[in-house]
Amino acid sequence: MSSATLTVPIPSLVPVRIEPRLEAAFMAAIAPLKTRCSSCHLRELCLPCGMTGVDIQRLDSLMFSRRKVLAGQTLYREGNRFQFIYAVRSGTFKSSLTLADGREQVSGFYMSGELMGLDGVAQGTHASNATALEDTEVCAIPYSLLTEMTAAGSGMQHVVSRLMSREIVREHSLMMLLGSMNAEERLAAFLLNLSQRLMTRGYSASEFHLRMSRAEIGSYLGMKLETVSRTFSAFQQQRLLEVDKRHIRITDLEGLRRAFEMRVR
Amino acid sequence: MSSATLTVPIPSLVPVRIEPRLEAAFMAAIAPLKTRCSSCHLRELCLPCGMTGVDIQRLDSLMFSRRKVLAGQTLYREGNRFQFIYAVRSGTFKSSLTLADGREQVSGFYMSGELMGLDGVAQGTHASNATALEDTEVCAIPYSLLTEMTAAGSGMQHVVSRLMSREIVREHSLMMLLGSMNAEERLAAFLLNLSQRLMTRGYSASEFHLRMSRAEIGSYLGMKLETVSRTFSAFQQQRLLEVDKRHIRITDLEGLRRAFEMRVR
DNA sequence: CGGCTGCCTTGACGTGGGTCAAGCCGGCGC
DNA sequence: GCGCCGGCTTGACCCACGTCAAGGCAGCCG
Repeated sequence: MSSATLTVPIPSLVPVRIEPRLEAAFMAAIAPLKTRCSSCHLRELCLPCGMTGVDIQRLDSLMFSRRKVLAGQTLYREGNRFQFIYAVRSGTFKSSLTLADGREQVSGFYMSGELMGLDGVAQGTHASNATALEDTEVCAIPYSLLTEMTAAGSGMQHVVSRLMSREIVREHSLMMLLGSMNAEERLAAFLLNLSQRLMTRGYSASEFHLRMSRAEIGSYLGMKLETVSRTFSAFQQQRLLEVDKRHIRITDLEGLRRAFEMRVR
Repeated sequence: MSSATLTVPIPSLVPVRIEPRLEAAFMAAIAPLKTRCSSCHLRELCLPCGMTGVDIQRLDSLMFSRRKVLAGQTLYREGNRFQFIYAVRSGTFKSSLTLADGREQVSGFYMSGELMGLDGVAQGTHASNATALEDTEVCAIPYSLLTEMTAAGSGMQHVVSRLMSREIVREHSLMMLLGSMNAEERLAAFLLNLSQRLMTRGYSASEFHLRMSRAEIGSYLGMKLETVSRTFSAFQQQRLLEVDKRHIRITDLEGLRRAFEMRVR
């Protein structure tokens, strides 16, 4: 099988393990795709954010390899051996847990510059699934190298810790949302958060394309897809948004903020 | 304010702040209360869990100081400077976030051997409040010392990372609970989790005393206190529990598991 | 002792959002 | 072209849970 024609679905078919011989060919093939953090356009958002010159150089020397993941394919699954954390270079992922009956619970969305997979440190295996919502590219960062750098006495430790801690804080606020908000507040919070993250990435804060389905939004926000749809319609009637399927235009940002703060006052 | 009459229960009366001069006296007084991890009865549950001999010795050399926190008092609050993480020695804490309107959202309960405060690493300030639900005692672990040990090339890094990762996983599962379960499933999950944790601490898994109010349970589980109360009553009628205020006896563990798995099937 | 306060339980009632079902639209394969 | 399928919207119905209110019980204080 022509793992040379990487482009087509092959590399994405094998998010985690392929035969050693093929892997060697594969690694060779993507060698030119290795990436230097210091010249990456995401350096201000991603892992190197806030790092000093020395440490960045050290990061650079690691030359993380890139990997493409096509829409609908998974980067890792629950139970897979934890080796890498992944920085999103382009595209969008969802992370999810599988309930005992097979349904999925979406636990987060990740976009460029964001790091996925830190939940794997605890057990040595991934505790969630990461699925591409569109064609994507990631940097695979071997966790072992990070810990080595740490041991070597760099400022790395603090960076990784801060990232994990940030993830904890993020989940705190999501719990808050799930615990104490109604449908409109939840969706408003979701849209405002999305808008904010798009803006820091240089995209429009007021007009964007949702990469996820109503069902995925619903799962994430703890509501049914019909309710998500109805709430979009309600916002449109309140002239807060214009909605055309997955295309969103925020026409009244302040109003949306008020909708979010209804309960939070 | 008669902080001079610290009197007998000195350490416990002054959980957080006292005058500097008194503090000096206080520190002297509790010096003998400093703690060696290697001889602590919680060593299998707490920070040193899974650590090797060398690292434990290093931990020992740090001699974390203990602090008592009385029921209702706080160990830290949102915005406080982050210096320590805390290991619970005895008693129970809740952690909570304050919503914009002043209401509180409970985000977790912590018992002996569990670590609190890791959410402070991200910002350098605590992102939540920690409040004692009964008279408690904690070990205060200076985070800076941990990072120093890390830099010195011990296995410490991995331990702390694993702890943080575990916290992320814990919150994942709570989100799942909040996102997709009904009242009975939530309370069943809560009780089973509590029972499990009590058991690993050598207490009865089937009979225990709740340290938190109905309102706190409700806040944590995303339901109103009346619903918590009604659900307790329902469980009692289904002969799964005997409930007398905060005293709980699980009379049908399997039944409770089934209640939990209703939705999860 | 009586009254107050905090916590809990229980009932009556209303409603937000889940459930079920029908129908629309765009993309895709035949 | 047609039929099919997946994603989305909308309506009708209903139920789980929130809301409001009353009352009990234990602990505390004057």
